[in-house]
Amino acid sequence: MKTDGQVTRTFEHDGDTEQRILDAAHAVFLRRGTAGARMQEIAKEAGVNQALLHYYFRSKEKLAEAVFQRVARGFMPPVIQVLASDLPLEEKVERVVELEIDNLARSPLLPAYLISEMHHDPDRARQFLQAATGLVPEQVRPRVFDTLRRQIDERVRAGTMRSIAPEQFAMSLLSLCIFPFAARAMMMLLTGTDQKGFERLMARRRKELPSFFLGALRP
Amino acid sequence: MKTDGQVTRTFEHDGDTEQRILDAAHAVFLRRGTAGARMQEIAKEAGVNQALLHYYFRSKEKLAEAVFQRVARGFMPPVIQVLASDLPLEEKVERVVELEIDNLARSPLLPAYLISEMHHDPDRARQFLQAATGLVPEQVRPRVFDTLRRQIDERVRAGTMRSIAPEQFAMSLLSLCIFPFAARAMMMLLTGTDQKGFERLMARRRKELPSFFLGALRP
DNA sequence: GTACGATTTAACTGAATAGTCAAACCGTAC
DNA sequence: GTACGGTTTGACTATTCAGTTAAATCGTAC
Repeated sequence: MKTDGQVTRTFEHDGDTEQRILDAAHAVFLRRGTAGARMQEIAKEAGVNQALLHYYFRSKEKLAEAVFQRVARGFMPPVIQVLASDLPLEEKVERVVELEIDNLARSPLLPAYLISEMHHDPDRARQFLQAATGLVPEQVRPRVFDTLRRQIDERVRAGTMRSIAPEQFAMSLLSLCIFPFAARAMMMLLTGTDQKGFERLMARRRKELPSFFLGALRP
Repeated sequence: MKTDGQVTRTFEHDGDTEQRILDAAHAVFLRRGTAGARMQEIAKEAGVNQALLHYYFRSKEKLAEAVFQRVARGFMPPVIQVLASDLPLEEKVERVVELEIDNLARSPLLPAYLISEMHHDPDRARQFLQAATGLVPEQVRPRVFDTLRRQIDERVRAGTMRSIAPEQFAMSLLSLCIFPFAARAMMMLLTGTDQKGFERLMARRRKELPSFFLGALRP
């Protein structure tokens, strides 16, 4: 049987196999989706026998879950943390935009994968938030929205911001950052850009979005 | 062999079978994705033998394409038309928001399906635009962006709008409308709403988005 | 009512695919 | 070097699934 990390490291043949499998699975699941991915293809990409996949992760389902959790953990926590933090609103917006766009520029397939997964298996949404924050959704919600609401109310009372529900605030901010990557293929075709052109478009967006978004909230 | 619409209508047993199959396929492909859908399930949902699917649509791939085209045709044309029209900018924004949100409120699974499809088969993006508009992307692009650019420039010169690239304009507008539906599962969990609550959230959004978006463009 | 062609079905086929198993391998401990 | 336990493999199995086929059905025209 497989041993834990500590012991495994003792004999380590040529790099951690389990990790190589997970990396390969990550790549394949992201490009094909869970249903479209083949264990064969993952094995080939990892350079191992197909039976090894089952040795390390009992089933395709389990492997898919491991990949999903890993992806979720790498994606959400920073954003949630920033949103729930006590940073001034303006800085929050700026940080979220930069975090998201930098993150997604590095792995542009992520949003479509996540959207697709959570769409086909509604349970994944809960898994996602939980893996991402270590908290159940019921705990995440007040942390994010209560702070936001308080900050927005302050500004509104001071007359420096127009009123907006914190849910709409968060939804719009995330939409503006994530959607262009989720609908990447469409956007590239519509704007007539290639890989490089799309990256330029997103770099520009990273600069302009904060003032666009905050501009919308001026009274 | 199957006959064309004209002749088929002559004997029509209990409602057009081909249509029933297409409806069932539509439903199943949308909830499972193309790779996850099973011909068996579609047949069952249509209340017919599995062989009939192959009788009317040679293969799963052909059936998937038929569904995709049908979905695309019902989704994009109005939006593209509005964007490319000569309506004043403010009205364009309002119309796009209303069109999109009304449309998506009726079929909330659509965005995730389209994103997923175009993600896994890059060819679909081209098919999509083409089916949606009857034009190749090269023809759609100038129609949309040239008009937008002209309108934006006018406002900028008049000092009533801050400058923005038409690509970013369109991208942001679509993001704000579509993303909440694409990431619906996530949004519902994060905001702690059920089906009904989500609908209310979107109804509110429909009202607020135009002024939010236009507000962002004030100088 | 008989014949005909379009439609529909039950039963089948073959390929793809997730998952299993027993044997080979390999590094370490003795 | 021999034994041992974790690791890896090739060959296999069972199942799921798209697609086929031949026969049954059904409405229409004669």
